[in-house]
Amino acid sequence: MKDVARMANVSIATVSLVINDGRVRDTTRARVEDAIRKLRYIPQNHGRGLRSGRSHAIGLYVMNSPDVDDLSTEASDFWFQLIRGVQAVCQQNEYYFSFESLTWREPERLVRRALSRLNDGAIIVPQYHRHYSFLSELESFKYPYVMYNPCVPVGATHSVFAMDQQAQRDMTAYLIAAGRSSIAFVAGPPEHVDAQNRYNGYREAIAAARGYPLQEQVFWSDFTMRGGYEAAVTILDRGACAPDAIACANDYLAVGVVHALRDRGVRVPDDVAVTGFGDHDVGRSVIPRLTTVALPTWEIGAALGSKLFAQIRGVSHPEPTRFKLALQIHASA
Amino acid sequence: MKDVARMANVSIATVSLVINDGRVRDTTRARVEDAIRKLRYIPQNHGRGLRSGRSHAIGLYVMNSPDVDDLSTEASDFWFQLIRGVQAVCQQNEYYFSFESLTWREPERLVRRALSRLNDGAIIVPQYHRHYSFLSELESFKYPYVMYNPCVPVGATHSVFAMDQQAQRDMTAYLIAAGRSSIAFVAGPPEHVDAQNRYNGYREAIAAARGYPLQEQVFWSDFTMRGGYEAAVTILDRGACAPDAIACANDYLAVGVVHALRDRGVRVPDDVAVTGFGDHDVGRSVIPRLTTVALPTWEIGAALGSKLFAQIRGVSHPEPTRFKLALQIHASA
DNA sequence: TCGTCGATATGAAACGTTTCGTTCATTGAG
DNA sequence: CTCAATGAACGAAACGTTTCATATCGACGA
Repeated sequence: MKDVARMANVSIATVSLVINDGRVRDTTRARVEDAIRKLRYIPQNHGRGLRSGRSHAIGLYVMNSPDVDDLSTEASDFWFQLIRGVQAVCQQNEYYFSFESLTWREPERLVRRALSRLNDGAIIVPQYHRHYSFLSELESFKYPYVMYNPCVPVGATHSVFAMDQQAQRDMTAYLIAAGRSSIAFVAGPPEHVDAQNRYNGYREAIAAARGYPLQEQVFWSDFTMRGGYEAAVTILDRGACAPDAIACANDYLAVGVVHALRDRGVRVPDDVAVTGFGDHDVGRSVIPRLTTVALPTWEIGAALGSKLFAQIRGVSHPEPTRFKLALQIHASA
Repeated sequence: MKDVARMANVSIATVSLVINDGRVRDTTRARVEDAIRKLRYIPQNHGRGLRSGRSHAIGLYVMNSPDVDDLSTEASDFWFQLIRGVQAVCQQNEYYFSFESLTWREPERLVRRALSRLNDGAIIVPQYHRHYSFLSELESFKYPYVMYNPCVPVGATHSVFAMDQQAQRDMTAYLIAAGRSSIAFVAGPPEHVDAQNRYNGYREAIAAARGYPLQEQVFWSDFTMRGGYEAAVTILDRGACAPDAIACANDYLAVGVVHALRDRGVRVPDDVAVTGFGDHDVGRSVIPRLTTVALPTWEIGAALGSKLFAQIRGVSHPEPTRFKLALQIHASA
């Protein structure tokens, strides 16, 4: 920077003004920009950050399972699209992006990142129902953050919701309307936030179906194909009162279910209808193609990003953003 | 930091020593650590970086298609696992991780990141055959970087290879050995690095099969299910000399092919064998389950990370790391 | 002509660390 | 008792920016 200043015959303060769109005479600006180009000068991140207190970076933090940082490998679709959505917004704002997955045992890592000014704000994706005490810490020093599907009221004013519950209710209602009279539900991990919401949606629909002799049949599983396969085997082996529809809490479970049914000679959807959730690639490759719920993951990421930037800029977005999810009806149900 | 020093009755220099494991008397260290804890002191990233010249962060850069930053949405599996692998190594080394996808038109973005000391090194994943002039720029100021499947000799001493070519050769040879006598190949985008390698593997195997009346039948496509579907339709519509095997450059193509064949009443694998590449979830959900090549994506990411850290630390790893890829034989071939 | 104002440019003081060279105290050998 | 050597702590100078208060200059109205 000193070199640039010397070459352009100005002070370093002026160089700084040129870089940051300050008020500079056109001829001077041209001279400085010339020098910058000639010397291939690029501002040093750390000097800038030290002085201005801003890092021009945000982080996406996944609060993972309580013990291990495992981020179910069968959810690449979701995570990657989410990342891409956030990234797109970062690019627009000339912000830098980073991604980290944390165990619930170490939320202080997030606090450390914040306190060390590694980034100017955080997008937090909680995965399991746990205590959120670290949030109040963040708030205590006014750190900008945004949450996806938060399961606590805290910070709810800066959050983005996908309406999983309503979508699963709609899907179940759709099965009922299609004449299915015994609908089982293969649920995700019990403490998982989204799994909870979808389960609640299923329950609501069953409860609301007055006049039908429906009852809940819930099988807790783990969001994997293998889990779905095993759940379906369990359901079939029960013998009595076999369901004529199986709703699943995500697409992977549903694909596993379809395979199990096929292996047992049960026809889909003639004997049993199957539905998934998420509209991931995996459901598009199964035959019959999976009826599912479209999750606009990229858009969710973008919404999270925009909301965070608004907050960083001091503009408040009081209302939480809600995404209504649409059913994707295909051959499997 | 000043506060910590005051509370512990030492100079800030001593506090710094404590933080960086310098030589400090045990009693002093204890006093300082106490103060740090009491004041909840956390070192400021920018101050540290400014003085030391290190950012304690690395970046993963994907050099994308020439025009748009589209990162084929049907490759989440690959990208996300790669990211996770790199991340794991970063965590071990207490380094921060970030991910960015660049258009080929803007490699200077990567150079900017490097020059601005935003991170201490880069993992570069080239996707298309293009000029690599920016690499020499990086080298000119000794910036540590590592490449995955580089398609130029430059910097080859710091690279990780997946042996795509050999794997596709093996797979094709396997089909020949299984008695298939007319083997078509659905290739990926013509300029795509991995697509090239796999195509070359196919060619080699065909050429090496002396004594068999084999000839190349190549159909260029785009790595998507839809592309695979359309390629298969083209192949079937050609009428004469229908192949009895279709090898595909990735799993998505293969799934598309399987669907097209099924729609036309062609049996897999009885009439036509189908193989994929990558061992992604999508191939596990199709029936019959896809014969494919396992790509140890997580491990590749980890290898890239380790290699980069070695370089950052000044330890040189002269030999490129090579991953041999194993065939996963299943029902589809 | 004088005083004021606006537009530009500048000097210097931060920002929070690390690190180099130095000081001070303690110990052990001669 | 002296001197050298070792270990522990310190003071101060960087690192590369931004920003605030100030200085310069020309133009303009009174």
